[in-house]
Order: sequence, then structure tokens, then C-alpha cells
Amino acid sequence: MSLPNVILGFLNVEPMTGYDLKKNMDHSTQLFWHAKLSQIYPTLKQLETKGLVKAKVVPQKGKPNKKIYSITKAGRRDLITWLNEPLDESNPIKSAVFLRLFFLGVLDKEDILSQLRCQLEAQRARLKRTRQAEIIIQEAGQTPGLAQQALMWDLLHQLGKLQMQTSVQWFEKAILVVEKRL
Amino acid sequence: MSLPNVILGFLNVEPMTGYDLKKNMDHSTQLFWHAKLSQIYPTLKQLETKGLVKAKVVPQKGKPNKKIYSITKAGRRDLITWLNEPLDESNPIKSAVFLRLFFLGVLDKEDILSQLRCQLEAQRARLKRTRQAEIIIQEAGQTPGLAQQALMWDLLHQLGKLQMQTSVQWFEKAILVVEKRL
DNA sequence: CAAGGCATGTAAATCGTTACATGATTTA
DNA sequence: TAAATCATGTAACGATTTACATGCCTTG
Repeated sequence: MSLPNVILGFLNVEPMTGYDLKKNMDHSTQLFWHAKLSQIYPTLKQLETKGLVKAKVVPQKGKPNKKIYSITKAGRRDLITWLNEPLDESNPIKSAVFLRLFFLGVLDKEDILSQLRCQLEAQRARLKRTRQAEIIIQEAGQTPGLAQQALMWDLLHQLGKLQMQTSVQWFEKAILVVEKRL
Repeated sequence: MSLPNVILGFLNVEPMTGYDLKKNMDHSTQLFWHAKLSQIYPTLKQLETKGLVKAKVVPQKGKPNKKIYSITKAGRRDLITWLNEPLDESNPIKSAVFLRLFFLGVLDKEDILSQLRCQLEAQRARLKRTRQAEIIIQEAGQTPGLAQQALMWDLLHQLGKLQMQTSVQWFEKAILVVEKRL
């Protein structure tokens, strides 16, 4: 239900193609939102039909023509309405990792430990990858119209980092506890 | 794709109905997994067809007959295979709250602040509700066959609490930053 | 006496993934 | 020369939500 809103949010920053939208999601929202190209393209068409975005076709040789989408006034209104809506406080999420951990106690000590060690490494790797996001945010902070958004991005990024650090420390502790107590 | 596994995980603890499964999810996994009854019932049927669970019908007056499902040997094998599978390290998640925060910088200062305050309260409320889970976990720790699972549940619960505390503190800070810097 | 809990399900619609289809350009 | 990047899309399938359908019992 939110993919149209995500797209409007990105197009409000600057016009871009479906392909660009995908890359932006991969680089900046992948920790809390993502979509495949096969979902993005049809959604863009729907948004165009509703008059919330409009496309400009740029011919290319050897590739399909680029379709650069930009947000319309109606689209901007829609985006702002969505941002002001109250969020129901339940915040439902699905995490394959947490789910796995929840039932992990079914396994033998050694199998539990190997899963925990594996997830610890994955978590450390995620934490390292945050550098790239930092650079993008700092650049945005320089761009005149984006200073306010960059401030929010910076704050959110700090939260993400804290959460990841908490997770890493927790995995380290969990491994010790399982080693001793089982 | 994981709902069958969640169901097997719960039925491995003790036999129960679809309705009970829903309640268990609402009380213990709601922070990282959930499902509606309209999805649980058909999934139970599929699992029965595959021989991973079996049902015992208990007649009732004035209500539909209870169907108490239990896990089979094949089901237990399936569960353990799943638990040992490697998780792809990308851990894709969707969070409506984070998404909202990501684009919140589009709004005016006062609208940003009212959303942040609202989310801070929601987060505090979530943190308070963790008491109930603590009690359930401690009870499980006493049950002989469940000690090892209860240990994992306790660890996970600690992580959940830490993450929520981190969020609360972050919201408090974010509100101050927005008040001063915008 | 109204609201919520107990207890089952089906049907339709929407959301999301996987697989298919194309093909030039750049990088390793 | 193989793989990745650029760039668009469609079709089939699977996952999930929403709406519909029933009806007693318990609690406030």
C-alpha cells in the first residue's frame, strides 16, 4: 500500500526513471523499504493515470527509451496528506532473522551457536556498509532545497547505526550465554 | 513463505487450534511476525495435506468444533531443516514508521514535531507492554521440555527491550534537534 | 443489553516475487 | 569473453488483506 507513497517521496526530491527509483531504494531505504522493478514499473503507470506523476520520454540508442518521471502538483498534495496521516501504533513488521531466533532453541547447542555466529557476521557487515549512506546524506545537506530532508535523513541514519550496534553487542552476549548455559 | 514454519514452531511447543496460534502470535511474535486467521486456517489445511501436522476434532456446543492440531514426525523434521538453513544476509524488512520518518523532512516544522511526538508516545506504550511477555517466558522456563527455548526467548526479549529503549531515546533527541535547528 | 471473546471458515481483491523477454555498452 | 550495468516491461504465481458469513457465551 505504501509503494506509491515511496515513489512520490523520491520523485519529490528530483525527477527520475523507474530504474533510478530502484537504485535509490537499494541505497537509502533498503533497511526499511524495498521493491522490485517488476512492481515499480506498473505502479508508475498507475500513478501517471491518476495524474500524480508525469513522464517525459528520452530516446536512447540500443536501450529502451528512458522515461523520466516527475511529480505533479496533485502528487505533492497526495504526498503531504500521506505524511500527515496518523500511523496506527501497532507498527507491524516481519523479520526473518528474528523469527529464526525465536524458534532457534529447538536445535542443539552447536547448531544454535553456528546460526548465531553467522548472524553476528551478517550484522557486522551491515554496520560497515552504512558509510556509503553517510556520504550521500552529507551531499544532500549541501543542496539548498534539501537541507531539511537531509537533517531527517541524518537523524534516521544515526538511529539505524545505534540499532545495528545494539544488535552486534547482543549477538556477542547471546553467544557467550549459550556457550556457558547450555 | 514463512507462515508454515511459524505454525510448525508453535505446534512443536504444544498442540493447539488455529485460533490459539493467532493468539500466540499476537502475544509473542507480534513484533517480528504476524498473520490473520484467514491466512492461518488455509495454511493449516495445507500442512495437514502434506502430513506435517494432524488435527483432532473436539466437538463443542454452540461454537464450531475445535480442531486441535499437533505436529507430526515429518513436521518436526521439516522445522529442524528450516531452522538450520542459512539466512540470506540482506534481511529485508518493511517498516511503515521508518518510511514515514524518512520523508518527514518534507513537512513544516510543526507537522514534523507532531508526528515525532506521536511516535514517541507509541514507542513508549510498546515498551510498557513488554511486561506481559516477561511473565510468559518465566513460566516457560519452569516447564521441563521448554527450558532451552525459554532461554532463547529471554535473550530475544532483552534485545527487543534494548531496541525499544534506543528508539525512545532517539525520538526524544530528534524532537530536541528539530525544535532547535529548524 | 452491548461488546468482546470464542471458533470456524470462504471469496475477492491487492500486494509482491519469480520467471520471462530483449539487447547494447561497459568493465574485469 | 563473461558478467554487470543500463533500461524497459509482461505474465504467472504466491502471499496477504479485507470483507463476508455464522452464532453462542461471558463480562461489564
